[in-house]
Amino acid sequence: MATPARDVRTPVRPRRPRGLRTRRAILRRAVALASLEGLESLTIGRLAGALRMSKSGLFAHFGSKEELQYAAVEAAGEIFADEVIRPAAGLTGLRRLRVLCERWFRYAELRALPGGCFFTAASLEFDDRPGRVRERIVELMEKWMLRLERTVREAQEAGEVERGVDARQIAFEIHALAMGANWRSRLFRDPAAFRTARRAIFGRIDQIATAGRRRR
Amino acid sequence: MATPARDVRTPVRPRRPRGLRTRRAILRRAVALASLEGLESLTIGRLAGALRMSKSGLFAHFGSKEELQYAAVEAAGEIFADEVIRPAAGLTGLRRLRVLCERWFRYAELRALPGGCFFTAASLEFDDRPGRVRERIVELMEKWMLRLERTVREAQEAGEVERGVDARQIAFEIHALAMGANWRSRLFRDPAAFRTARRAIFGRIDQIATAGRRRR
DNA sequence: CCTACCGATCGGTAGG
DNA sequence: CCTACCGATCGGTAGG
Repeated sequence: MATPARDVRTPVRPRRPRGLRTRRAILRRAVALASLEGLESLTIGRLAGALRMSKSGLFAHFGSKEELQYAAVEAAGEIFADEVIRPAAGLTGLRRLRVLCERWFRYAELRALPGGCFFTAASLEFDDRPGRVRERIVELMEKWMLRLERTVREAQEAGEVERGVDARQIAFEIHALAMGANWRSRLFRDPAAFRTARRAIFGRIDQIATAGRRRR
Repeated sequence: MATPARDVRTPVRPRRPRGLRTRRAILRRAVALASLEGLESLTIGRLAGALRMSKSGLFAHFGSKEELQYAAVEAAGEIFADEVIRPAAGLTGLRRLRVLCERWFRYAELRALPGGCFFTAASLEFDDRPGRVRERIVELMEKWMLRLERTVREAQEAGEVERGVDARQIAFEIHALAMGANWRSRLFRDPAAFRTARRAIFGRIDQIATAGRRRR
């Protein structure tokens, strides 16, 4: 099959295709809105209005509301990876665990999204709604929990964490305390929420560390 | 002003007025549905359908959707009081703290509502929606957090908890770990969630207790 | 990417 | 407590 010859006026390195740029702009706004109002309250009409597009123009990018929600979860996962996972990529052991936690706090403290942690809200909103959106949220949260657990276990194998510690248990505790910070911060508009949660989490990490406490 | 004479056939102890009984039946169903799908997704039409009533018949009890939501929060608060607060009413100190926690777990483990803890879901759903419903959720959650805090402080004054412990900090940690159990249980359908959270919470209480650990 | 439209459902009202 | 209805908005489609 012959491919059609390129028009000479087409730039050699083509700009990102228009459709993709629009799609990304839509999703950025969708994730921000969903962090505030929830994934289900994010209606196509209001999202289109906020972007000054027609409903059908926006709709054409996704084909269904469920696909829009799914794509928003995926986009939120990318933000989470950029803000939390990747900054800890080169590290290991307890240092890595502490950086993951600290980056999570930065991510949740209004720096990334206006409504706080997207997944805290979305996973409680969708925990009883069957479908692809829920399944994708479950996958991403499972990955995050396993990442925490694995990091604790690696620190343990490196001798930084006491032998008897249950890595899965610690992963649960860290995540629960982090979500609790998001909850208290958003519900009570309490700026002390993240300070309290940092104390709890870093205190817990110090407890399980070998060679006494307060080592950093 | 003369009150009209009672009809002789009216029973001496009058049955609960019909309207009130219907209202309670509506709210029981509303709280159950809201625990599953959220307070906002609870529409008047579907709630009426589930109760085999007309929309307007149901609507007449509340006057607006916001009033229905407010009344549902109030009804959920009553369930919470019955299931969690009152069983610990006669107790003090660490015993009281442990019973409050254990009753919370029983309340959240599907015993009271099909969707788990109503307030965990509702407080994250409404944390960014202004209005009376949010304000009432805030009040009830504040009351609960202060109750936990006060209980820790009383245990401290009774010498059951170490002097240096920050009661407010412990209240936060307990509540965060409990919410985490609800989150993990609902999202992953993980029956181990509550066992893990119990370990975390009762372990933490043992840590702050005077006279060594494992005292019960 | 748009205008113009669909049937269904939303919260809420009139009138009984 | 009901039937019958309102305008607005929902997700989605036709056709360009």
